[in-house]
Amino acid sequence: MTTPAAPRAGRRPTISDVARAAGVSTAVVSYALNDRRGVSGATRERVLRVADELGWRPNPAARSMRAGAQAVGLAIVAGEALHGAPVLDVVASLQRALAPRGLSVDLRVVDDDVAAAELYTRWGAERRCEAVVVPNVRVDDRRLAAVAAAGLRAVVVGPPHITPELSAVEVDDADAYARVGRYLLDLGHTRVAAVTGPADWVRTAECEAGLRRALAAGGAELEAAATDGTAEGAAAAARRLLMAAAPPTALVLETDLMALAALDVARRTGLVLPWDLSVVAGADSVLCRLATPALSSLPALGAELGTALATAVLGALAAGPEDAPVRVPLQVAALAVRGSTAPHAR
Amino acid sequence: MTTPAAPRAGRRPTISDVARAAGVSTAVVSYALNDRRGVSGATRERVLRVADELGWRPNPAARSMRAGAQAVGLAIVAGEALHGAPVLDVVASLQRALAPRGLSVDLRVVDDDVAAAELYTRWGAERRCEAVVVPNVRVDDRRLAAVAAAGLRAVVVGPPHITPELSAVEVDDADAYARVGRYLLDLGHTRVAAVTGPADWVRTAECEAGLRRALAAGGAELEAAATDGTAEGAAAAARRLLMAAAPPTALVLETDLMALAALDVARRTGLVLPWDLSVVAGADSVLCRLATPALSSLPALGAELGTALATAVLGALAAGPEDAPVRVPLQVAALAVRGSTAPHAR
DNA sequence: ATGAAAGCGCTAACAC
DNA sequence: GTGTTAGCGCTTTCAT
Repeated sequence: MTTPAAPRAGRRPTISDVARAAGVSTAVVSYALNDRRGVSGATRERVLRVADELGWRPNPAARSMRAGAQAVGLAIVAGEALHGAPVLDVVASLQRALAPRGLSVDLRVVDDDVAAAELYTRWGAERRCEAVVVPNVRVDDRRLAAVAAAGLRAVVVGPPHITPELSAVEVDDADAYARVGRYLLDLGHTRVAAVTGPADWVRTAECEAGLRRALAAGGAELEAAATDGTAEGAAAAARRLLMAAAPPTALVLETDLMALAALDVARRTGLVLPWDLSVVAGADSVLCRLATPALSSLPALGAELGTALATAVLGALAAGPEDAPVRVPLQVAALAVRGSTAPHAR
Repeated sequence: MTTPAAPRAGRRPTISDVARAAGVSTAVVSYALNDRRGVSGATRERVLRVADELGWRPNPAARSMRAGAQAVGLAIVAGEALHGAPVLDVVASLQRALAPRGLSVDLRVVDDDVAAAELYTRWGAERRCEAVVVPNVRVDDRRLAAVAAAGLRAVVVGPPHITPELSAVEVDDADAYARVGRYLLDLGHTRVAAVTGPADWVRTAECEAGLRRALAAGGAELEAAATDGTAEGAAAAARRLLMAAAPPTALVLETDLMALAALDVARRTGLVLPWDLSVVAGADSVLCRLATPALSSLPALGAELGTALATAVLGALAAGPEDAPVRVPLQVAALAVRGSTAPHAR
C-alpha cells in the first residue's frame, strides 16, 4: 500500500512532498528542518519524522541558489605540499571540521600559480565558493591580487605578519627553524647550510631568516641555497655545498624528500652521517624514520593545519565585511631528534 | 557613464542582464551561450560579445538545478593510494579531462570504506554527483552495494573482469606482475616472496596471482604475505620472510614505501643488495630512484589512470541505462630495472 | 504558529 | 529566429 502523499516513483522526495505528507506548508517544513523558531514542538517533531521516513535530503544545488555556494575553494599547484604538509592530510581535517557547518571543500589541482589565479577569478565570478584558501604564498603573489579583484574572502597560510588585511593561519616557521638553529649550535656546529624551496616563497624566506638569526646569535653562519623544491634540485644544491672549500658540517633541508636526496649525495661523497655531517629535515614523514640514519626532523603540519584553516574560514565567514580579519596562530612542535644529527667533531 | 542595461552594482550579471543589454530574450541568450541552434549568427555574435563585456559567468548552482550536479564523486580512504597511484596525480588528470565537459571532481577523504559507503548513499540521495569513482575494490565491497542502492552510476578501478555489470577501468596488474615474475625467473631466482597490501583487496589477489602463475610456469615458488600496506607492516613481513629457514632470494613489494621498508630490514639483517637479495617495488616514485641501491620498479599509474577514468566516466554518462557498461583497459608499462635486482648467485 | 507566494539563475517547451 | 513562460527545490517575506 502506497501513501497517497508519497512522491512519484523514481524521484527523490522534495520539501513539498514532506509538506504534503505531514499536512503542513512547505514553509513550516523548511523552518522545522532548519531548526528555526516559529514552529510548534509537535509540528516540528512530526515534520522531522516524516522527512526521515520519506528519506528526504536537502538538494545542495537548490540550497546554494539562495544561500550561496556552501563551499570553500582550495587550488593547489601540482606537486606542491600545503605549507610543507601533505595536501590530503590537511584536506581531510579541513573537510571534517567544515562538514558540520554544511561546507564542503572544492579542491583543484592546477599547473601553476597563474592557473590558480585564473581559477580564483572564475570562482569569484561563478560564486562557486564562499571563501578560498591560499597556501604557499609567493612574494607579490598574483593569486592575492586575483582574490582581491574577485571579491573573494580569503584565508592565507603564512608567517605571522603576512597580508595583514586578510584572514590567515599564521604558522611560526621562523621560531621552529630558530629552534633547529639553537640545537645545531648546542651540538657545536658553526658552519650550517640550508637548502630551501623556491626563493620567492614567503615561507622560504621566513624559515631561512629564523635559522639565520638563531645561528648568528651564537656566532655561527648560515649559507642558504634556494632550489625548486624537488629531490633533484636539492641533490644538486647539496652537492655544490658539500664540495665547497669549507663545507658545512650541518645541512638543513626543507622537506623529507629533499633531505633524503641530500643523504644520498652525502653517501656518494663518502661522508658518514652523523659524524661527518648532520642533516635535519624541515618536515617529518615515514621516510625520515625509514632513512639510514633516521633523520632528525621538524614535525610536518597536517591535521592541525586543517583545523586551524577551518577556524579561520568559519571566522572569516561569520565576520562582516567591516570586521577585522581573523588571524589563527599555529605553532610547529618540537624537533624530533634522531640519528642523523650529532655533535660536531672539531 | 553607466549603460542603462547594466546590472545593479554589487551583483554578478545574470542571463537576464545579458538579455536586456543585448536587447533579446533570456531564451535566446541561453541558446547562444550553450551553442544551440535556433539563433541567427548575428544575434549569437552580439549576445556572446555582450556577455563577455558584462563578465557574465554561468551560475553552477542554477545550472545544476536543472541539469543535475555536474560533478563526479571520488571518496578516498585516508592514507590509501588510488590503485597504487598518488591520489593527486590521478585527480589532476581526471579534472583536466573532465573540465572541458563542465564536470568537476568532488574529492572527499574518508576514514574507511564504511564511511565511503555512507557517503555514496548520501551523494545519491542529494543528487550531488552524476557518477562516482570506486577505487581499491575489496572482496564483497560494501561500497558497491551502497552505490547500487543509491542508484549512482559508478566507475570502478580493478582487474579486467571486476564487477562486469558496472563501468570500469581495467588495469592489467596481473600481466605486469607476471612480467616481474618472468624477469626474476630469468635472473635465476627460484624462491620469491611477495609482500602485498590487504588480503581482501581485489587488486592484491590479482597481483599475487599474476606473479604466482608466471613463477609456477618456470618452476619457481611464491610465498605471499599480506599486510596492511604500511611501511611498518611491510617491515614486519619482510623480517619474518628473511628470517625463515629457506629465505627468498627475491622480494616483491606492492608500494615504494613498503619496498623502502624492506630495504631497511635487509640492511639491518646484514644482507647486501642486490647480491644477497633482489627487491622489486610494485609502484615507482622518486623514492625508488633515491634509494640505495635504486629500486627496480613497475611504473606507478598517474595521469594515465586519470584520463582512463575520465573516458569511462564520460562514456558511462553518455550511455543510456540499457547500454552495456563502459570498460576501459589500461596497461601497466615496463619494469624499470635498477640496481636492486641481480642474478641469483646459486 | 502556519500558509501563500515570490524568486534565486537557468533551461526548455511552446507560442508566435 | 525569437519571445513568453513554467518550473528545478529551497528559503523567506508577508499575510493570516
